[in-house]
Amino acid sequence: MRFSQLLLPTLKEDPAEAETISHKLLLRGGFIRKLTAGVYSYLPLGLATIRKVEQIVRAEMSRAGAQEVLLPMVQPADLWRESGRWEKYGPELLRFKDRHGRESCLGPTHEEVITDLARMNIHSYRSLPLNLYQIQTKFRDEIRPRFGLMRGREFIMKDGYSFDADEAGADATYRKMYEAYQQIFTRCGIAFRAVEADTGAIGGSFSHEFMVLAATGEDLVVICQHCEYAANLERATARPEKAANHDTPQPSSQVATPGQKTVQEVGKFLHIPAEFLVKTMIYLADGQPVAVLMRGDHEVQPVKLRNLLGVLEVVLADDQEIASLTGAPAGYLGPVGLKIPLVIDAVVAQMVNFVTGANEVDQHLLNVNPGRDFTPQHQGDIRMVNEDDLCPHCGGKLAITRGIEVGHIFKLGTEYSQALSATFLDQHGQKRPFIMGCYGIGISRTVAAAIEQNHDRDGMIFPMPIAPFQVILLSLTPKDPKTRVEAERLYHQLQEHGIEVLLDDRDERPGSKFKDADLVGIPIRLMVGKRFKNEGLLEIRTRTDGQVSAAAPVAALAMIREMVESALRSPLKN
RNA sequence: CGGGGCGUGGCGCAGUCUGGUAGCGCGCCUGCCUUGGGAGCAGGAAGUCGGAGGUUCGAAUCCUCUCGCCCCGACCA
Repeated sequence: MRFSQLLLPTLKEDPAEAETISHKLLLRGGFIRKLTAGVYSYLPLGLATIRKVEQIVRAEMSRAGAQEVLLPMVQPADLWRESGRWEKYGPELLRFKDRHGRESCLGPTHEEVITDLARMNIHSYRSLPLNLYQIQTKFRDEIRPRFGLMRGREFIMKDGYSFDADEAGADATYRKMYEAYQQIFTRCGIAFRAVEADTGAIGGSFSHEFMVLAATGEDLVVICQHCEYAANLERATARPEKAANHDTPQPSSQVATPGQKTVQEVGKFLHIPAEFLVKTMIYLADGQPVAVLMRGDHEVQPVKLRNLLGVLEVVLADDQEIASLTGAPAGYLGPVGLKIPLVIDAVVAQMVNFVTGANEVDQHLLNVNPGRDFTPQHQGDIRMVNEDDLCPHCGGKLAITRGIEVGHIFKLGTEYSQALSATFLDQHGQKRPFIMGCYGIGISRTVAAAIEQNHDRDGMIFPMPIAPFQVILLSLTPKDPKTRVEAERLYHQLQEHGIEVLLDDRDERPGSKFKDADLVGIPIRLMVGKRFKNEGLLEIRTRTDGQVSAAAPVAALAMIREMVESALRSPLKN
């Protein structure tokens, strides 16, 4: 491609609308342009990068045995009613009516459509397993789209769905996908971590998020500094700090704590450390009140609470609701005598003789004990891990870091196949629902994440495998016939060798060409200029480290071929 | 949805408080000149000041409504 003919509107200044690095650079580099909030056009360089990621995904999905399809974006409401998600999905699902008044939606994801496809066409265990994927534009009406390609409303996603006849097969498919994802992100040249997103109840871990570690990430990730353990903060667990307290339960008593409301205030007032206090919080779980007991210095992890209770939504009650449910204001709540269901964190269940509110203004209770003074209805790990906690696997130190979720794999089980009656006949002629899995990759987000991770003051720095071009060839003195002809010759020769090259043939001064070349992050810069005119030498500069080497044309070509090939060589086994 | 901010040539901004001929830098076009890190000179095109209504002799500026965009938040007793 010739720069002079390419739609590549680079900007000298940061656009006012962009805050994060990838957003600024994508706009400045002429990769994308915004149409409206969270909706972008991909210009040639942006699309080239997207395509690179897509091709890696296609190759690895194909190698893992998945087949590509393309599913409809417009979907009928009835299908979503069947799965129950027409009601559950919320305002993120963009709904509309067509000219006949039929209710429809834009697909934010495709479980319903794919399950329908399977139930209509797969009837026998002999057709299983089946693994299908597509690369498609999705629409989710996000509350707050932001950061350019990082969280758009419209975005490009690879989503895959698998159908297996039995659990063992489904687990094997899951493992295959896990490995394919490792391979994909490794090949994209970005540093990532596979993170447990769902452990626990069933035993194994059946959901992983693939996170690009970057300071601008929207998710918090807990990683162990010694072993491979990594988990989303929503799911992360910690090793219990110490053995249960074996003190003998003491008789409970009430104590006046005038004006002392927070854990800190009460602890200070009574000279008792926060870890001997238990705070009581009133939540509405799908509208039903529950009281949640948490150690004073711990915090509730709402997702864990939601899962423990098996509800869709938990919200904190407001002051008025608290008063009417407990008869006491926030700050003086406790489990003793409460009429609403009690949820107790696993840590609190082990505690003896702790302090709680008395459900009376300016009063707290000492030496409260579970079982004796109150009986919890629910018990489980509902606390948020913090940085002082220890790894549940190896006891190493945990760290909390930010990550960008670029992939997510999930074992669905029979949730959708049952809802939609998607069944097959097994060896014994028995009707059984498909065991499903789903596997997503945010293609456009992966590009943003790669930039967040790889950039410097001058612009983007693309890893070779996803760079829009492999080489940018600068014709620095285009008015000089000798260099111009050589630039043309190199341009064609590189192309003949299968190298993706962008020729900057513009009538611009060298400085502008250098700036643009740096900005768009093409890994190798080949320069033909005065040095060629005088000494017959070309210069090669690598974007990563700025190293410059000079060589005669033949040697330069060989060098470039070697650089490109070695950068593309798969770092993993084949 | 709550809070904050911003809409002025393609881009980045000043002008708004205190109403009186719409400005600057970059970019764009023409010519000259220049060519190794976003050159210089000369000339030029380009703006319904987001939109509607109002106040006024007069509105980018004041008032009302409205649309769009950006940021923060949407949990800790």
